Amino acid sequence: MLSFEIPVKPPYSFARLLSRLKTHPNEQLQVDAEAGRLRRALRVDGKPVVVTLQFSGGTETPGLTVFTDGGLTAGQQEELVRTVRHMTCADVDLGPLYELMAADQHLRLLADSFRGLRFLLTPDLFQAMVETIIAQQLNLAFANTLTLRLMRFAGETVEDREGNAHLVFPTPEAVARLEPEALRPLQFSQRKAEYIIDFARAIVSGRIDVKRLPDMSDEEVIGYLTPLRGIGRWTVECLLMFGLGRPDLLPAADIGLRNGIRLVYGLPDKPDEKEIRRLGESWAPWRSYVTLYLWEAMGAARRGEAPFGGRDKT
DNA sequence: GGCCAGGCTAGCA
DNA sequence: TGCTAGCATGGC
Repeated sequence: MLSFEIPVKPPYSFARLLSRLKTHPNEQLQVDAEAGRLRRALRVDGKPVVVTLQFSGGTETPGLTVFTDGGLTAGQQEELVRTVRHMTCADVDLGPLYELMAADQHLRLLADSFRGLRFLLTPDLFQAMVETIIAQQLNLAFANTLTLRLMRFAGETVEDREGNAHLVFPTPEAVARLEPEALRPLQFSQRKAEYIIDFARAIVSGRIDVKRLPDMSDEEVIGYLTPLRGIGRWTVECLLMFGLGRPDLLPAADIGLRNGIRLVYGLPDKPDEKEIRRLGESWAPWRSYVTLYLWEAMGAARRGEAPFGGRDKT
């Protein structure tokens, strides 16, 4: 057993993260809300490892203890620390975000309600991309079902010390070996199956190198990936947000964001892409986080929570 | 039963 | 460059 401490820049709200996970179920995550614990399998240097994150220290002095099984080299341990810090956005200073949100009466309400909420990133960029392709144009519940089916079909499992099995997302190699027809019984559309398998094959063939992405600018990543069939701007924006943790993306075409803005600003109709880009100019360089909070306003409304719990859910 | 989903492509003007 | 039909199926 190996454990180490990670400092987290306050505010970090584990409770808010758990609320979000209620409307964004993730079969890879095992949550113990009472203990403030999160467990999942992830790959370190390609090797599946079960990691437990224990949150502590309260809202204003948050800390994070990471437990994992032994058997990691020093280099792998270092990579694991980096991965967990990145995944939890532990080093992000939200102060400037809240200053910015306080200047807008609608956003101020969200900043107060969701204080300490951060992204929980998907460290496997192949997984982040495939999950996003799956989510194109589908409701989140069904998208989640499809992702789970793909993991069971092509992924693997790893056991923790207590013998519980954890799903690990399939590798590009495993997906590249599939044919689209194999995913049809899982209720993937023909085209969605092709997009996902094509992307996996692009990685395996070396045409796409995801290891290069962290060193690219947002626009460079968009230019690098959107030529691939089935991958549009929205999809890469989501990859940049949920996979790479980039703070200033505005997925202006996103239906959830459009609904969130309508809800929070009390608009009669969903704003179009142009209006959103104009509105979002004042959110730079934190547009990803404002987007997260606007999405979360929708999530809170669906769950019947404040600040929008009592209102029309459309 | 109909409209909506955290879109994208291809075809057309 | 800009518009639109078609995709494909669950959720509500």
